[in-house]
Amino acid sequence: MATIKDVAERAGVAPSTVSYVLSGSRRISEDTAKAVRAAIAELGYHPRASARTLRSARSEVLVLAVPRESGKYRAMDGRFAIEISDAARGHGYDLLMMTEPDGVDGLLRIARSGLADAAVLMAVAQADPRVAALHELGFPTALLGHGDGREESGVSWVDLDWAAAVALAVHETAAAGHRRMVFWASADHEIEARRGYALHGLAGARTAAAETGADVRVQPSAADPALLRGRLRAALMAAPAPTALIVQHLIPLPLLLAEVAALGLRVPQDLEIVLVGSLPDEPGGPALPRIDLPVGQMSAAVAGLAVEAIGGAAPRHELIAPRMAESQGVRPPGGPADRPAPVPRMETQNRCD
Amino acid sequence: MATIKDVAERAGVAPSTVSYVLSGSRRISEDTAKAVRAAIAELGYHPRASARTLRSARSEVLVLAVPRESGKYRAMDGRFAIEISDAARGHGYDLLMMTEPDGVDGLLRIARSGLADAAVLMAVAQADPRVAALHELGFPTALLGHGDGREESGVSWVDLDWAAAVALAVHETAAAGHRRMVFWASADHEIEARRGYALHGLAGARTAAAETGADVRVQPSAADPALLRGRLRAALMAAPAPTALIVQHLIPLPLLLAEVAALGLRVPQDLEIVLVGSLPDEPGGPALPRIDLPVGQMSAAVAGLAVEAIGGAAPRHELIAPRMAESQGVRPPGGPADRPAPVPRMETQNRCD
DNA sequence: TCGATTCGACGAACCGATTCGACGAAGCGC
DNA sequence: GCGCTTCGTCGAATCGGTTCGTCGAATCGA
Repeated sequence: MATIKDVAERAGVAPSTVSYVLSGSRRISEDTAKAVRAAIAELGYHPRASARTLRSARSEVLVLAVPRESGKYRAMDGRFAIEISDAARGHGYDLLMMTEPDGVDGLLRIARSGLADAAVLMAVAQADPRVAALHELGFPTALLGHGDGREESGVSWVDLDWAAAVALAVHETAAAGHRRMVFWASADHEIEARRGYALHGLAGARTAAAETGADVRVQPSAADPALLRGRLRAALMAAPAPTALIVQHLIPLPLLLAEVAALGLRVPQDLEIVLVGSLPDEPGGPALPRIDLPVGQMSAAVAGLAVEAIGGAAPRHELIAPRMAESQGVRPPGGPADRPAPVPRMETQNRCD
Repeated sequence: MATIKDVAERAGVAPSTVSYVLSGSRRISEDTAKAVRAAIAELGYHPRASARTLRSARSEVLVLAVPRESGKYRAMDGRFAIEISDAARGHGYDLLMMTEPDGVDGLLRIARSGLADAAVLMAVAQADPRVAALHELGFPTALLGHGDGREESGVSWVDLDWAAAVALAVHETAAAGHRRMVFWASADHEIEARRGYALHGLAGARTAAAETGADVRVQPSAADPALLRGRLRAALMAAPAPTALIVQHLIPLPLLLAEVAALGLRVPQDLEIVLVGSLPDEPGGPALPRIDLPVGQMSAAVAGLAVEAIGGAAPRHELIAPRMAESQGVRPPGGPADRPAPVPRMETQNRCD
């Protein structure tokens, strides 16, 4: 493996000159620069990251804390990881994955070893111990999600406004004429873990219920399919029957849809279903009214905030306003007057693999 | 930030002694070791990764090349990334994500900078340029997937035996009494990119067709939903009508199922559906006969092979034999005699969130 | 023509660990 | 009591870059 010394020798210059040609931090004559570049190309030279990092105290790496709860996997997490990696590269940073179950130890290890310059935390919870630990270390951090906004005032974050998103869904549903609806919230374990999106979603449902005067029954989801099925059945069969189901916990959506079908309920005539926080380009999902999770926007933002934090910028907070996807609005109780729809149609997507 | 020198000073020893206490590569008296450990704890010392790497030429990092085709996103990629990260940590390695669209440049940059000690490549294709480039560099590499097995003889890989998997599906389907079936292969662009799984799946279908004498029509899938729908409709409506559909391209599965329903076909009486491979998190997917993709096993294996390769071990190849999932066998044409099943039941999963 | 300024390149210190050779003290046999 | 080995520790070289101070040569104005 060629070193900067080899390049310098071949080009007939000092190692420092090679370094200056590469970094551009001092003027070097065009002739010399050309010779150096030729030597670099001939030797296939690439600077050793460790040497550069050792001297400059910059690794050009971000570490991403991926949530990992006992074997559970959320499709969103992988998607975010990939998009954040793309965004980080756009800033000249590589992305290291940190998937240790309890992220605190792993993050401290990475932070104190200097392997990364900043951390990006996913699935932030209220009073998240990772935030406190990194803050104590003075380690640049950006959060994907937020808790109650107080303990994170010293740290940058970006989040979909989940409270507003659920509230928007309730308002739109009420505006379409629905008076009784079920809000299918995050799962028990997410609420217990005090994940920001779970708590904010619940708060948004309560606020919007009060504002619209609609009858909104809040029902947490469950990880266990049997339990989930039982709760859903109870919620939908209650009298008077709800005419709309607003779903934040999307992972078991196929199961929800199947159960709705098994109960003999037609969508949307007997029951309208509104999704909150769906991935924007899932091929072949049913064409339901929904509020998309802006994965690309959030990923780009959080990577940018992490890079800013490395530069010592003051913390910033981005709360993204929810928007209804344009493809499909909430349909009134009894379904649209113009066409029967016994089977939900599948929509087209340009991003399906 | 404390350095090894600070620790040495506080403990009243030489820096080298601290290093030996940490690495254990020389005997140090228990008294001295205790003093050093105390100093480390008091100062919150952690060795700088860059200094260690510079000296030892080992970064303890693997780089994972995640396939990235022009904005397309495959749900399984994130799942594999997370599981491989877990497996790598089990060997003491961290995982760096490489998501640049054309992986070759990015991989070479990481490899030559010494940021990682080995590479793991996903979605390997026949004559994959990444394999050749890394091999030329002498960079330790392990592949998830394989091409035709010739050009990769110098590199370790692990793969599900896709040919055997599809063949098994055809055999089981034929054994259940089906004589006419459609094999729904990988999408056009995957076949054009000569991805190993796509080509091997096609080969397995042809072999098994000859072996069983069944009428197996091979139909590649498509990324475009309209195109896909048209092909599916043509394949299912052809005379004589097929009684089974074997699906390798699972990503648009909801769309496939909806189209089958829209054609008025009942599963399994009119059309049995057999799945080859898995989706990342499908709690509540329909209980169809399937051959699972062993994600955990493959991830652990590929991480292990990469670590082995760093140690200079000879390349090894693991071809995993396919197994039918136990939950549900292939049902005969006309459906099971004992019970009608107008709506496919949803199955339970222990891995659902 | 001479002193002041600018330009381009060099040399050496430095970042923080690892690791090898060396060395003093203690333990051993005779 | 003397030489030899063993044990525990130290000091210094080393990995490969970056960066600051310096210095000779060229350029400039008076």
